[in-house]
Amino acid sequence: MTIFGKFLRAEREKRNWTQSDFGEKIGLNTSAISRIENESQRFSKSKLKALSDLFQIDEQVIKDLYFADKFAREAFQYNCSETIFSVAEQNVKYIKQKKETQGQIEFK
Amino acid sequence: MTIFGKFLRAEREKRNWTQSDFGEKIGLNTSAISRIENESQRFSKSKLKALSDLFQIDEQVIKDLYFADKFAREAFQYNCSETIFSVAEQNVKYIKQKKETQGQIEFK
DNA sequence: TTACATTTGCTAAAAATAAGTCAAGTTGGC
DNA sequence: GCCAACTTGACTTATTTTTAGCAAATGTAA
Repeated sequence: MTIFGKFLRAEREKRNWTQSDFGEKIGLNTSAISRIENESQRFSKSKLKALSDLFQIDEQVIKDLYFADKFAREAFQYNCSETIFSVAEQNVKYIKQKKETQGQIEFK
Repeated sequence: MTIFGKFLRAEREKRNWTQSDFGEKIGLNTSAISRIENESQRFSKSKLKALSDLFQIDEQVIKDLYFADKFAREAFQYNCSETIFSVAEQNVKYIKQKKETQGQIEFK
């Protein structure tokens, strides 16, 4: 399951941790953990590294799950149309390519 | 061009407005407009409706451009992998479907 | 050079995020 | 029934990020 909260819950349960075990390790109380697992609160971006250390899961994987979830929620909340993610993908390509050609000397 | 700043600039120029003309209409000064057009500042979400009225462009279109841009920038900034948007798309589907089945009476 | 347009450095103000508190529930064993 | 684990509501507070105005700098065209 790629939903971030479900992912967290699954990983926590794999390790047989209660929410308060997990909360202690990551620095949150049980209300927060519960809300995060149930997707009514977001996990904090600044704790992603700590999470990847704690779970021993590659940070890129964690980050991708986190942002895919964030974007999905936002797109849903604001009723974006279905094309939005392919447009976003194009935009990333554009930005990357722009970044690359930047810094090159421009001749007029 | 689907990049939001470029889109704004193009629409403004179509109408032969200076940044300060546009700024006056939408409630921002030229600094803000400049930064928004150059993508070093984001257009404010709360002004999207006003923008759609001003440009006479369907709000859905404006919103989609806005969020596609936002997501792309964020994905780029945090170096998300390329798969992220298809995962996000799946997640939206999941959320929608979950929302639908919610509220239905559950029999055990 | 003058005038208008645009960009940028600095910064206060505003907004978004993050997370705690505390109380009042549920849920699922045993 | 009891207990521990979990959920949820209704806040409040703290922190971080972002916005956008001002003024100064730069660009640009006549």
